[in-house]
Amino acid sequence: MNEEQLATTAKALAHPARVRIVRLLAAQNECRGHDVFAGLPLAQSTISQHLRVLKDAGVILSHAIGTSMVYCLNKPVLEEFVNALGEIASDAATCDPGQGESR
Amino acid sequence: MNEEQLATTAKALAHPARVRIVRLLAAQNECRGHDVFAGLPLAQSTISQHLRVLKDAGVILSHAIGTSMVYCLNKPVLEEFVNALGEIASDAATCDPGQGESR
DNA sequence: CCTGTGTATCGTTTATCTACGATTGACGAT
DNA sequence: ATCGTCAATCGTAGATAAACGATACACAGG
Repeated sequence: MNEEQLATTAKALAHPARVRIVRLLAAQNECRGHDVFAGLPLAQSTISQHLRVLKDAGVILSHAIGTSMVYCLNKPVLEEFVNALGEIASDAATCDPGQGESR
Repeated sequence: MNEEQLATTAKALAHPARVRIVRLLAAQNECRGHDVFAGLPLAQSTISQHLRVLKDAGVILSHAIGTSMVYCLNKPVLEEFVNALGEIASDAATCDPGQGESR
Protein backbone atom coordinates (compact mmCIF):
# COMPACT_ATOMS: atom_id res chain seq x y z
CA MET A 1 0.00 0.00 0.00
CA ASN A 2 1.54 3.27 -1.04
CA GLU A 3 1.65 6.55 0.82
CA GLU A 4 -1.24 8.03 -1.10
CA GLN A 5 -3.54 5.15 -0.34
CA LEU A 6 -2.60 5.04 3.30
CA ALA A 7 -3.10 8.77 3.62
CA THR A 8 -6.45 8.60 1.88
CA THR A 9 -7.80 6.01 4.27
CA ALA A 10 -6.30 7.76 7.26
CA LYS A 11 -7.91 10.98 6.13
CA ALA A 12 -11.28 9.32 5.99
CA LEU A 13 -10.82 8.30 9.61
CA ALA A 14 -9.45 11.65 10.66
CA HIS A 15 -12.61 12.98 12.20
CA PRO A 16 -14.31 11.84 15.40
CA ALA A 17 -17.72 11.74 13.75
CA ARG A 18 -16.43 9.42 11.07
CA VAL A 19 -14.73 7.18 13.56
CA ARG A 20 -18.01 7.01 15.39
CA ILE A 21 -19.81 6.05 12.22
CA VAL A 22 -17.30 3.34 11.55
CA ARG A 23 -17.79 2.00 15.05
CA LEU A 24 -21.55 2.08 14.67
CA LEU A 25 -21.31 0.09 11.49
CA ALA A 26 -18.89 -2.36 13.01
CA ALA A 27 -21.24 -2.92 15.91
CA GLN A 28 -24.40 -3.27 13.90
CA ASN A 29 -23.14 -4.56 10.61
CA GLU A 30 -25.58 -3.23 8.10
CA CYS A 31 -27.03 -0.05 9.37
CA ARG A 32 -29.93 2.00 8.15
CA GLY A 33 -29.23 5.56 7.24
CA HIS A 34 -31.73 6.67 9.79
CA ASP A 35 -29.82 4.92 12.56
CA VAL A 36 -26.64 6.68 11.57
CA PHE A 37 -28.40 10.02 11.52
CA ALA A 38 -29.83 9.29 14.93
CA GLY A 39 -26.52 8.12 16.30
CA LEU A 40 -24.66 11.41 16.06
CA PRO A 41 -25.35 14.87 17.43
CA LEU A 42 -24.98 16.53 14.07
CA ALA A 43 -27.25 17.80 11.36
CA GLN A 44 -28.44 15.26 8.84
CA SER A 45 -26.69 17.06 6.03
CA THR A 46 -23.42 17.02 7.92
CA ILE A 47 -23.64 13.31 8.57
CA SER A 48 -24.51 12.68 4.99
CA GLN A 49 -21.34 14.48 4.06
CA HIS A 50 -19.29 12.35 6.42
CA LEU A 51 -20.82 9.24 4.97
CA ARG A 52 -19.81 10.41 1.55
CA VAL A 53 -16.24 10.98 2.64
CA LEU A 54 -16.08 7.47 4.04
CA LYS A 55 -17.63 6.07 0.93
CA ASP A 56 -15.34 7.95 -1.43
CA ALA A 57 -12.40 6.56 0.46
CA GLY A 58 -13.84 3.08 0.13
CA VAL A 59 -14.14 2.58 3.84
CA ILE A 60 -17.85 1.93 3.72
CA LEU A 61 -20.30 0.57 1.20
CA SER A 62 -23.91 1.43 0.71
CA HIS A 63 -26.93 0.29 -1.15
CA ALA A 64 -30.51 1.42 -1.34
CA ILE A 65 -33.17 -0.74 0.18
CA GLY A 66 -36.63 0.48 -0.56
CA THR A 67 -36.63 4.16 0.06
CA SER A 68 -33.74 4.25 2.47
CA MET A 69 -30.05 3.44 2.51
CA VAL A 70 -28.07 0.74 4.18
CA TYR A 71 -24.44 1.27 5.06
CA CYS A 72 -21.82 -1.21 6.06
CA LEU A 73 -18.09 -1.36 6.52
CA ASN A 74 -15.84 -2.36 3.69
CA LYS A 75 -13.96 -4.79 5.82
CA PRO A 76 -11.16 -5.65 3.37
CA VAL A 77 -10.25 -2.01 2.94
CA LEU A 78 -10.07 -1.49 6.66
CA GLU A 79 -8.04 -4.64 7.07
CA GLU A 80 -5.57 -3.70 4.41
CA PHE A 81 -5.05 -0.39 6.09
CA VAL A 82 -4.58 -1.97 9.48
CA ASN A 83 -2.15 -4.51 8.08
CA ALA A 84 -0.07 -1.96 6.25
CA LEU A 85 0.23 0.17 9.35
CA GLY A 86 0.87 -2.85 11.47
CA GLU A 87 3.81 -3.75 9.29
CA ILE A 88 5.23 -0.30 9.60
CA ALA A 89 4.84 -0.39 13.35
CA SER A 90 6.45 -3.78 13.67
CA ASP A 91 9.35 -2.72 11.46
CA ALA A 92 10.21 -0.04 13.91
CA ALA A 93 12.43 -0.75 16.87
CA THR A 94 11.28 0.66 20.16
CA CYS A 95 12.57 4.14 20.59
CA ASP A 96 15.45 4.95 22.88
CA PRO A 97 15.33 6.46 26.35
CA GLY A 98 15.92 10.22 26.48
CA GLN A 99 13.21 11.43 24.16
CA GLY A 100 10.62 13.96 25.23
CA GLU A 101 12.66 17.16 24.83
CA SER A 102 10.96 19.78 22.75
CA ARG A 103 14.06 21.92 22.24
CA MET B 1 -9.31 4.22 22.57
CA ASN B 2 -12.03 6.77 22.05
CA GLU B 3 -13.14 8.45 18.86
CA GLU B 4 -11.16 11.59 19.52
CA GLN B 5 -7.91 9.76 20.03
CA LEU B 6 -8.40 7.57 17.01
CA ALA B 7 -9.25 10.58 14.88
CA THR B 8 -6.23 12.49 16.15
CA THR B 9 -3.83 9.75 15.20
CA ALA B 10 -5.56 9.17 11.90
CA LYS B 11 -5.33 12.85 11.16
CA ALA B 12 -1.61 12.82 11.77
CA LEU B 13 -1.33 10.09 9.15
CA ALA B 14 -3.71 11.76 6.75
CA HIS B 15 -1.10 13.22 4.46
CA PRO B 16 1.20 11.36 2.06
CA ALA B 17 4.23 13.30 3.20
CA ARG B 18 3.61 12.31 6.78
CA VAL B 19 3.07 8.70 5.88
CA ARG B 20 6.35 8.85 4.05
CA ILE B 21 8.07 10.28 7.08
CA VAL B 22 6.64 7.53 9.23
CA ARG B 23 7.93 4.95 6.78
CA LEU B 24 11.34 6.55 6.70
CA LEU B 25 11.54 6.41 10.44
CA ALA B 26 10.32 2.85 10.53
CA ALA B 27 12.96 1.84 8.04
CA GLN B 28 15.85 3.66 9.64
CA ASN B 29 14.82 3.76 13.25
CA GLU B 30 16.39 6.92 14.56
CA CYS B 31 16.68 9.35 11.78
CA ARG B 32 18.53 12.62 11.58
CA GLY B 33 16.54 15.66 10.68
CA HIS B 34 18.71 16.19 7.68
CA ASP B 35 17.79 12.78 6.32
CA VAL B 36 14.12 13.54 6.66
CA PHE B 37 14.56 16.86 4.92
CA ALA B 38 16.46 15.13 2.16
CA GLY B 39 13.92 12.35 1.86
CA LEU B 40 11.01 14.44 0.67
CA PRO B 41 10.53 16.78 -2.27
CA LEU B 42 9.30 19.61 -0.08
CA ALA B 43 10.72 22.73 1.46
CA GLN B 44 12.47 22.36 4.76
CA SER B 45 9.92 24.52 6.51
CA THR B 46 7.08 22.41 5.20
CA ILE B 47 8.67 19.21 6.37
CA SER B 48 9.36 20.73 9.73
CA GLN B 49 5.66 21.49 9.97
CA HIS B 50 4.77 17.92 9.13
CA LEU B 51 7.16 16.69 11.76
CA ARG B 52 5.48 18.89 14.27
CA VAL B 53 2.05 17.55 13.39
CA LEU B 54 3.31 14.03 13.89
CA LYS B 55 4.96 14.96 17.11
CA ASP B 56 1.94 16.78 18.49
CA ALA B 57 -0.11 13.70 17.80
CA GLY B 58 2.45 11.62 19.63
CA VAL B 59 3.26 9.52 16.60
CA ILE B 60 6.94 10.41 16.65
CA LEU B 61 9.47 11.42 19.26
CA SER B 62 12.48 13.64 18.90
CA HIS B 63 15.52 14.71 20.75
CA ALA B 64 18.43 16.97 20.02
CA ILE B 65 21.82 15.45 19.47
CA GLY B 66 24.55 18.00 19.19
CA THR B 67 23.30 20.63 16.84
CA SER B 68 20.77 18.52 15.01
CA MET B 69 17.65 16.56 15.75
CA VAL B 70 16.89 12.89 15.80
CA TYR B 71 13.41 11.60 15.14
CA CYS B 72 11.96 8.20 15.73
CA LEU B 73 8.59 6.52 15.79
CA ASN B 74 6.61 6.28 18.97
CA LYS B 75 5.93 2.62 18.48
CA PRO B 76 3.42 2.11 21.30
CA VAL B 77 1.21 4.89 20.00
CA LEU B 78 1.22 3.43 16.53
CA GLU B 79 0.51 0.01 17.88
CA GLU B 80 -2.39 1.15 19.99
CA PHE B 81 -3.89 2.78 16.98
CA VAL B 82 -3.45 -0.29 14.85
CA ASN B 83 -4.90 -2.52 17.52
CA ALA B 84 -7.93 -0.33 18.10
CA LEU B 85 -8.69 -0.27 14.41
CA GLY B 86 -7.98 -3.92 14.07
CA GLU B 87 -10.60 -4.66 16.69
CA ILE B 88 -13.12 -2.57 14.88
CA ALA B 89 -12.37 -4.32 11.64
CA SER B 90 -12.61 -7.75 13.16
CA ASP B 91 -15.88 -6.89 14.85
CA ALA B 92 -17.43 -6.26 11.49
CA ALA B 93 -18.94 -9.06 9.49
CA THR B 94 -18.05 -9.13 5.84
CA CYS B 95 -20.44 -7.03 3.88
CA ASP B 96 -23.19 -8.54 1.78
CA PRO B 97 -23.28 -9.01 -1.96
CA GLY B 98 -25.07 -6.25 -3.89
CA GLN B 99 -23.18 -3.21 -2.68
CA GLY B 100 -21.57 -0.80 -5.08
CA GLU B 101 -24.67 1.17 -6.12
CA SER B 102 -24.34 4.89 -5.76
CA ARG B 103 -28.05 5.59 -6.05
C1' DC C 1 -52.93 14.48 -6.21
C1' DC C 2 -50.98 16.02 -1.78
C1' DT C 3 -48.15 14.88 2.10
C1' DG C 4 -44.55 12.94 4.76
C1' DT C 5 -40.22 10.41 4.93
C1' DG C 6 -35.46 9.50 3.82
C1' DT C 7 -31.28 11.22 1.65
C1' DA C 8 -28.41 13.85 -1.11
C1' DT C 9 -26.89 18.22 -2.72
C1' DC C 10 -26.29 23.37 -2.82
C1' DG C 11 -24.64 27.61 -0.99
C1' DT C 12 -22.48 29.85 2.58
C1' DT C 13 -19.53 30.83 6.55
C1' DT C 14 -15.85 29.93 9.34
C1' DA C 15 -11.91 27.27 10.39
C1' DT C 16 -8.06 24.45 9.39
C1' DC C 17 -4.35 22.70 6.24
C1' DT C 18 -0.59 23.01 2.97
C1' DA C 19 3.20 25.08 1.03
C1' DC C 20 6.58 28.44 0.56
C1' DG C 21 10.19 31.97 1.36
C1' DA C 22 12.18 34.66 4.84
C1' DT C 23 13.72 35.04 9.30
C1' DT C 24 15.47 33.60 13.72
C1' DG C 25 18.30 31.42 17.12
C1' DA C 26 21.67 28.05 18.63
C1' DC C 27 25.81 26.10 17.91
C1' DG C 28 30.53 24.80 15.77
C1' DA C 29 34.25 25.88 13.25
C1' DT C 30 37.50 29.22 11.45
C1' DA D 1 33.94 38.07 15.88
C1' DT D 2 32.19 35.94 11.47
C1' DC D 3 30.39 32.46 8.91
C1' DG D 4 27.88 28.27 7.78
C1' DT D 5 24.66 24.70 9.27
C1' DC D 6 20.48 22.89 11.32
C1' DA D 7 16.01 23.31 12.53
C1' DA D 8 11.95 25.92 14.15
C1' DT D 9 8.89 29.70 13.54
C1' DC D 10 6.52 33.63 11.19
C1' DG D 11 3.68 35.54 7.75
C1' DT D 12 0.99 34.79 3.97
C1' DA D 13 -1.68 32.88 0.04
C1' DG D 14 -4.44 29.50 -1.69
C1' DA D 15 -6.89 25.14 -1.10
C1' DT D 16 -9.83 22.05 1.65
C1' DA D 17 -12.77 20.87 5.27
C1' DA D 18 -16.68 21.19 8.58
C1' DA D 19 -21.05 22.60 9.81
C1' DC D 20 -25.51 24.29 8.94
C1' DG D 21 -30.04 25.45 6.86
C1' DA D 22 -32.50 25.28 2.77
C1' DT D 23 -33.70 22.95 -1.06
C1' DA D 24 -34.38 19.10 -4.20
C1' DC D 25 -35.79 14.56 -5.39
C1' DA D 26 -37.70 9.88 -5.17
C1' DC D 27 -40.91 7.26 -3.41
C1' DA D 28 -44.97 5.50 -0.25
C1' DG D 29 -49.25 6.11 1.72
C1' DG D 30 -53.50 8.37 2.15
